Amino acid sequence: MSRPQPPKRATVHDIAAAAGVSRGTVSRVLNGGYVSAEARAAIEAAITEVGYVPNTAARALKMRRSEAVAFVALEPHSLFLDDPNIGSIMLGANAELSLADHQMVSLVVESGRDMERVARYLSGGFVDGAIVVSARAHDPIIQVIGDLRLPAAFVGHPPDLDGTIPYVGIDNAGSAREVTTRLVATGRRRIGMIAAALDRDSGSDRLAGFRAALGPHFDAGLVAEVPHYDYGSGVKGMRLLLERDPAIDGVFAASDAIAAGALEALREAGRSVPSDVGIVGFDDSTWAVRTQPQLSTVHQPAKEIGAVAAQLILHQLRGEQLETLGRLLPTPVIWRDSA
Amino acid sequence: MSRPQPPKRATVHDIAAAAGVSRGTVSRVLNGGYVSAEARAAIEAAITEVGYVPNTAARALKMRRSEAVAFVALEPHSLFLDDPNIGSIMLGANAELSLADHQMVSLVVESGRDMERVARYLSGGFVDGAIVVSARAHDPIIQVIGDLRLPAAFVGHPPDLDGTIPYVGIDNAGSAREVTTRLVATGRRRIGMIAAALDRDSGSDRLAGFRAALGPHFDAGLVAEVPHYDYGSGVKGMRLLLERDPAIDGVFAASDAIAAGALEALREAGRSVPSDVGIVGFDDSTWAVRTQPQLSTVHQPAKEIGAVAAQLILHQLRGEQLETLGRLLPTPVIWRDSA
DNA sequence: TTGTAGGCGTTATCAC
DNA sequence: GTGATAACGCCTACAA
Repeated sequence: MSRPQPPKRATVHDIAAAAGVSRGTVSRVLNGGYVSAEARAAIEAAITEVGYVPNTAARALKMRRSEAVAFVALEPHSLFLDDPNIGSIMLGANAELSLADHQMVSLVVESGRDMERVARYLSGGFVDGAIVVSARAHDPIIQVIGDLRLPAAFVGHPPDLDGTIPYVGIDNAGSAREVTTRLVATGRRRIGMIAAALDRDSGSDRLAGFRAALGPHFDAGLVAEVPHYDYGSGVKGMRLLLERDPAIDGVFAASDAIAAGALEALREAGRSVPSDVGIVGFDDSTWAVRTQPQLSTVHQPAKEIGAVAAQLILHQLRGEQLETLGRLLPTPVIWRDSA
Repeated sequence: MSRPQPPKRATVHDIAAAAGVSRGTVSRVLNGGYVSAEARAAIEAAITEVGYVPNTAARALKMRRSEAVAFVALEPHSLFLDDPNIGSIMLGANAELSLADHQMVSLVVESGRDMERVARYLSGGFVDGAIVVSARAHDPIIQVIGDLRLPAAFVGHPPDLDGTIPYVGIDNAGSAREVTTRLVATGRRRIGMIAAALDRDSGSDRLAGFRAALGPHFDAGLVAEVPHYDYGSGVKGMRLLLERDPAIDGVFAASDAIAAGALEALREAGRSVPSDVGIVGFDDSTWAVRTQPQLSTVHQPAKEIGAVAAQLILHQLRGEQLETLGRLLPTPVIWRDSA
């Protein structure tokens, strides 16, 4: 009971026979090389005749190049739901790879089983490189990529990232500091933070930036830690903060989704924004312009991040030397109405 | 100036040499077959010694099976932003394929260039089947899949879908009719609809269901057509409806995101929900529980849809006969506060 | 139980 | 210009 084979498709061999030439000649018209007009005509006729489609997997085996690049999304469950960045990064990477005629293939890792299978896939010759998104500290993918010696690019840089793998991201600490400083400048006195995903560099760096901005005024009691960058975490985090200090008058939320959740919690508690409490977010995602009031936030150039990650891969594929291992993209502060 | 090759990796040939046996024997310990204990030990030692990783692409060429299934997302630009279904469908499909040890690879099609490249990829032997999501009427992918004879499954069924390709979805017309009927039952008299994506089966079927529910009371003037299932379209659609008939007191929005936008437009216009206007959405997405008031809507089992699509592919791969070409999943109406 | 040999579909290197 | 021929890394009869 063997599994059924797909319908047999015409091969180079077949069209060679049909056109009365050798396989070599067929290969030459397919790729480009010296071939007589009449041979070319006969071959092209045969190609459309039998409906030939090249087996790119066989070519990949021979060429040792698949012209495909993996986009590995780690634990996307919570991300696809609340983080519009992933989608934009993905589309940005795809657009860039598309320009270079490379196929982007997205792989999702949600379990240990997925991780193993993806590792096999990455090492199996199906792809020439991999973009890795949202790795955590000590993520097994780091080891896998390192062992494989596969051209790679990380979006963000987990603290234990092997010092040889290129990455692209933003200056999370710097921009967190900047937006917090701006919040301070509006005259707030008791400023808290809803910090998320502290096991990711983005999460811990944003907290570090917040702390740096406040300097001696930093109060660890006014930091609510939540697991994810999502709305629900924002609601819970804000409730916690209000409980800890009812007099709180400023909040830095680690993401726009969190800020949106915080807004909801503040509404519940009867506080108005920005008059009672000023709040700033992070990402400049669609959330930011849909809340009431609209969010002051940090713009994250998600599409460009994806594009740069793709370029990082393409550079390696071309064997070019990378000027710098890491690239940080600018993140303008967008000031709206919530603070 | 040829492009650099990846580092040469050990092959079956190499470990055969290292272990002092033939390639056949190595292949047998890799896959399972009769092999003596000592040979096995020597080979396994050699494998860990040189760090052998199998070239699955070569295996795919030989076996005519890659154990990979494509997940093709058409025009995902607007979708990833506002449609949480795509993500859930994707994860549902991945979970199911993962159980069968198949690798899901997502491909994004945003341009004609993408379409061509993806078509080559699908026909090139890299995947054994394809799940296609969010195809429009007359979408070129339909032709491509048909010509390829690749095991496939559509999520939704474009009207011109070849009568041989399996699909999975929901009864858009039926559930639209049901939720509209329920809205009518709350005593609304002037009921409009914000209809979206009429070139997709989901869009046109929801409109058809709405129309059927209203019967003779259907008023084409109270249907606002918008392009996408997104928030911005909801805002615009609702403004249009209010302009056409200020006395409107009920609205069926083609998606939760649209309903959320409509809520915003109603707030602008000073109408309160549900007292002045009752509104129902569709999807039961995260939007539904984040709006104020929470949305009455139709639950869409996105994860299950993905799982079924995956099963449809796996069945074909096993050569099993499908009992039915199309499968429709149940969509309970969830009644909350917006109507 | 193990080795040998042929081929999956493609491209590259030679002679002719 | 073109046709053999040899790989790419793997699996699987078949023979030993």
